[in-house]
Amino acid sequence: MCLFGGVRYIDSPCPANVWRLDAGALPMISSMQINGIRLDCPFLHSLTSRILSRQSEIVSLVSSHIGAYQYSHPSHGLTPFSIGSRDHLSQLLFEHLQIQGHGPIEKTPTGKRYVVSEDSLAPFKCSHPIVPLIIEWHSIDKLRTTYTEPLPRLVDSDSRIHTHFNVTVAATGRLSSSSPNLQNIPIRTPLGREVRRAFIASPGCYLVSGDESQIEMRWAAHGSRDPIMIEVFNRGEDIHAKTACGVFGRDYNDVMSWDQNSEKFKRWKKEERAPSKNLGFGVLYGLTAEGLQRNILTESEGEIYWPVEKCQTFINQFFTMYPALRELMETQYRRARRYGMVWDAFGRVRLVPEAKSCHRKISNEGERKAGNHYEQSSAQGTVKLAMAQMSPVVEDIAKSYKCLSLLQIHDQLIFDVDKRIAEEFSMILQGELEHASPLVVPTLSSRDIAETWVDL
DNA sequence: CCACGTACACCC
DNA sequence: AAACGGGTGTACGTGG
Repeated sequence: MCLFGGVRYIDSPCPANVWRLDAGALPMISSMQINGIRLDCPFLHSLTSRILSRQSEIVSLVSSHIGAYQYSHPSHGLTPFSIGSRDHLSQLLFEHLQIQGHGPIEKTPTGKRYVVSEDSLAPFKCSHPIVPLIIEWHSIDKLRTTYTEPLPRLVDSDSRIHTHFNVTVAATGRLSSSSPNLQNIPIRTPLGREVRRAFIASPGCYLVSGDESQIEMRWAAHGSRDPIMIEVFNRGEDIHAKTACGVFGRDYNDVMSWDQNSEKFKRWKKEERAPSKNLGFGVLYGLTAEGLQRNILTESEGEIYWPVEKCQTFINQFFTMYPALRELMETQYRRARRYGMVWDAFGRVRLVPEAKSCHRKISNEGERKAGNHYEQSSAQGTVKLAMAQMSPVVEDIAKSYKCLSLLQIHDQLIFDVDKRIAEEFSMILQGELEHASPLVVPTLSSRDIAETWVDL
């Protein structure tokens, strides 16, 4: 079976095939770097101002609570308290104020001080009024110093911002983006998401995006030929909902018949589907029972405690449900131990020499890297094929309309397209994403059209 | 002043 | 006993 540019599926290391695959995507990668994406700088400046005034407000609130407290430096004596310093926070909260909460007080791996990350402080939110303020200060400080302040400084004379896509950095063949990194623009929190409002289409254009849906899971289904996974995707069912039903003993069709707006359904989604979704990702990443426990603990802000045994059972049930997936992963572990390498569906090799180590900790690390390579690397292959297919389409449309390739964010492609042709373009894009590399299951993708990135 | 490691936070 | 895959950027602290 031959795909675009002579690329084929091959279950053995094949650098020549990978070379063809990567070469096909390069023209579009190059265009993306040259084109750049238009940035609304005044908007980012206003975000910066909002953040700065809230930060100074928080600093005065905190000072009013801690009075004359000063940080006691190990060698420099008393120094003014700085809210940005983790050392200062550790001493203030856990030594000076000695706050207590319903969670453990952890030390950093080096044992130098207590952990003051947002995750670790969450169980102490109610212990002292300054704790939530400190968490808020740090979260908005991140947005300001990483996004709202630096980005406007990097635009060209057309107000466009150009990233570098590195093609030889990620071991799985993914692209990485730097100077600036446009693959980690915030989306999770409402304020963070606002940063996306600054990425806008050219005049007379829309941003058009195409998104591979569940592409790593579909590759897992393809590579393992797991009958249940294949059935789920063939029927167009929700894989995470299906997992939840299998693990918690419910009937899929029964759950799906519930009113989606009912409290019952929302509770099921939160308590059973969400953990199952985490489980699905986690399993692909070589999840351990302890890792899952930690994940659930932090995600519930210390409210839900699952014993390790329960987590292990939860993981085992996942593999009981999808037995062929376990076999695929064990094949990868075996290859990693035996050959010190694994490969994806296109023959892209990932070296994991540490998997051969006789130290369990080291070899487990190697196996975890190996375990995810097939899915992540093959998924990236799919997107690169779609980029290769789209290149001439973009070139052709660009003869009559404005049409620019902008960004690749792992399973998503973003373009800047004349409004008159955006709808048609998005249909073509969706088609290419869905048919660039056919699997034993359908490869669905979504498409979207909007004025700004936040609305995509 | 610079270089580096650590801790943390953001993304898929 | 046990840190779940792949990335980049920032601030802080230390040491040259």
